[in-house]
Amino acid sequence: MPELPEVETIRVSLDPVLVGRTIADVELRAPMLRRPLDQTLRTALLGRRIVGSSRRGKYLLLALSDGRTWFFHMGMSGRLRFVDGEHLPALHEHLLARFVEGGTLVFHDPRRFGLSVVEDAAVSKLLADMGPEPLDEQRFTAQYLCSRRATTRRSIKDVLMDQRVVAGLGNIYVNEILFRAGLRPRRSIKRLTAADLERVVEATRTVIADAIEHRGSTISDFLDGIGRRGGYQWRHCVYDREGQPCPSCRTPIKAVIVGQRSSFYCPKCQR
DNA sequence: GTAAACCTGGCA
DNA sequence: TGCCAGGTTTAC
Repeated sequence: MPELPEVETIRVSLDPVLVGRTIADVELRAPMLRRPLDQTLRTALLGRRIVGSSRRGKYLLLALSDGRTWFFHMGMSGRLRFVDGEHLPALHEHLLARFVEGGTLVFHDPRRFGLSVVEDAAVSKLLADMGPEPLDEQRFTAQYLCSRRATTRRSIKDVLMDQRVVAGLGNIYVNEILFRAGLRPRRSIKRLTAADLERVVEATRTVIADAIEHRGSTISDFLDGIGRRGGYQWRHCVYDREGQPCPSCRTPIKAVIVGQRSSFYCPKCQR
């Protein structure tokens, strides 16, 4: 669910309802996700006002009135939602922040691979080491990808999934990007031409911008910050479509494993 | 590099 | 019953 377009969709939907609200109460219902949900977190949040929102890669960042930052990562199954009025906690709702002005921010995460933490050194380091945003036309370029390929013999899919190379891409979108670029996921980045890399960059921008515009992909359970489904799943060309016809040439889509993850491609359109 | 780990739910 | 899942980290 939560790759860059889904996290951005959550952010855009939450920003207008969260900014300006002050945290009155924090209810923690699990001892930890990827980081402890403890008294330190509660203390950091109580009495703070949310003054802004931003995103870096797959991380959602809420700016607090004391200058610190509240980080969220959705992992595989995390959902962040604002609920108006009274809210009684349900199964897998691990963190609830209630506001002075009313309403509750609810972090729901069945698989508990997510993260919610204030001003964490390890997270700051991850963000500092993160590659450019895919929509940053100055930094994410074919020349940049070319400069990264000298050091590695990895597949183009592995490289695009690496958050240190480019921020926010995951399994769904890398599959879709490589379809648009006409490249098989197992191709070694070393053997790609400058023209190939140009197509990868172009495809990345197109797919990510389009996915944000359609408010992300709802495969099974993604919802935005106010409970709406995304629409980009209807535009997937290859992801999870093994055996179905390629939208371009009707050849059946193939599935292979690359870097431990399911990968899908059209054997005719992608070389 | 690759495998296994974290955890739950859904589906064949 | 067993396998798979949008992610990341840790250990061979």
